Amino acid sequence: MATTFSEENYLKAIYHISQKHHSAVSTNAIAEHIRSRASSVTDMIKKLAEKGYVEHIPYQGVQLTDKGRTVAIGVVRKHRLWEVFLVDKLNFKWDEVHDVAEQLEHIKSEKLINELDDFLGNPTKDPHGDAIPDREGNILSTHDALLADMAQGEKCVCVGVKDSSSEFLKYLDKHEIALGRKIRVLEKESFDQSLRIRIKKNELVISHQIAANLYVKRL
Amino acid sequence: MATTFSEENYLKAIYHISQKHHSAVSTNAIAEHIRSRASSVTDMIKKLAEKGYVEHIPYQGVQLTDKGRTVAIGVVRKHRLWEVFLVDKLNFKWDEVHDVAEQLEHIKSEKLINELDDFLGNPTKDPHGDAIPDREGNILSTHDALLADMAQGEKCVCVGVKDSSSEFLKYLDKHEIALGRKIRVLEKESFDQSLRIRIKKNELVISHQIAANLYVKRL
DNA sequence: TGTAATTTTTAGATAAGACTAAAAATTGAA
DNA sequence: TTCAATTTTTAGTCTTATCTAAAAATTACA
Repeated sequence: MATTFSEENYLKAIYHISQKHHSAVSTNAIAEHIRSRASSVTDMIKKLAEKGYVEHIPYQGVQLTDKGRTVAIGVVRKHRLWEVFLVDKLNFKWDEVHDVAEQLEHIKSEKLINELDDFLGNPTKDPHGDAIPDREGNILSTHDALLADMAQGEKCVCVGVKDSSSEFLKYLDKHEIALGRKIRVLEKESFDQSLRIRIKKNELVISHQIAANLYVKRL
Repeated sequence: MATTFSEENYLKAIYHISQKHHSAVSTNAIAEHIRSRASSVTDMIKKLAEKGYVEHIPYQGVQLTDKGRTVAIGVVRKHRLWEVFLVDKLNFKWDEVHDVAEQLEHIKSEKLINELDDFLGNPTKDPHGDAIPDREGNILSTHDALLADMAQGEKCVCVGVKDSSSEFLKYLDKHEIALGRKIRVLEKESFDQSLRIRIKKNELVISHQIAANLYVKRL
């Protein structure tokens, strides 16, 4: 039973949403995530449940079965490996990869994705700092801290982005905030939670909204 | 007006068939090539004609318009570049690439395919010796000779395969016949057109069917 | 606790792309 | 040139994945 593009997109959406909310995933949440209508989601859920990819309790939400999670993680693995390929080998910027990776993630070939993995040197993070599942589906769930969690005076290094929208990534590029870059929190404004930081010898003021979307590791 | 996978497959089929037969392409020929039914082909032809990709005279066949040919050549370009990628970078054998390339050829991104082209060193031939169109759609139509056309005593070098089925390619591998390899025709059996050849210091007898599917260049 | 708001599901429609079966057009052979 | 064989097209059905509108179930709160 090969999965269709659409089934894979639903399974991936359910996976991502359940990673955030740690409970059964609602029909509406899926519809919003996938930009479709609740009625369409209900139909697809029924189909996925029949095929054994999800368990569904009407009006309660869905959960992935092991079989469903395997498919979802496989798609995530492919998406992120292709992103690495695009950035490392084909000169894409980190804000340009998403749409193409959305297409490439559905290509079906075990050999292809495992050879690609080796070709890229078995990377563990994609260009946005998200963990790449290995070929057994294991994925390191490092619960990173957010820059917004840092106290005044603390030092940290950027390890990932929570929001990987093109707009946010371009903001980061513009201010030369890149993964691997060290940051010191010089001041935390209690009124609006904005931060004055030092990065690359420069001082910069960033809003809470920015700081709450940047994963860091304390140093 | 983005083309669908299915539209692209039809346009590619029409392109390949018209390359062989140099005349309008019949409904049945397309159906056979694409392994579908004539009625399905009629429907799709109607749609492609409405969109301006083909010209169709009922009961006479179809021809690609410039617009249709551009799309078809674009798909062929993508197919062949991905094949090079698979063989050169991901350790695929030349008989393993077809199914995956059939999927990859439909990925939509100008930047992707042109960067891939550069990354691969702008190859002009795919692993089977077929010419790769450049980004303007130009394609060298070198009408190669077939091994079957060689006279006794002639020397030549393998440059391509006419049949790129997995079975034929495996046969060639088994007998160590690869592109770039030099061949001397030692004897031509007039009864069944079979050839005794020398390749890589070894002697080998091959049938006419084999020789008629191997493109060579005279030396 | 009962009604209003929200969420989810059902019902029915649509579009793409495939199919079968049958009709129509063309070709070809006696 | 006429009738049979072949090819192509039409007509109608099916599946997948959407949608809108309406009904049903759940939840929330006054």
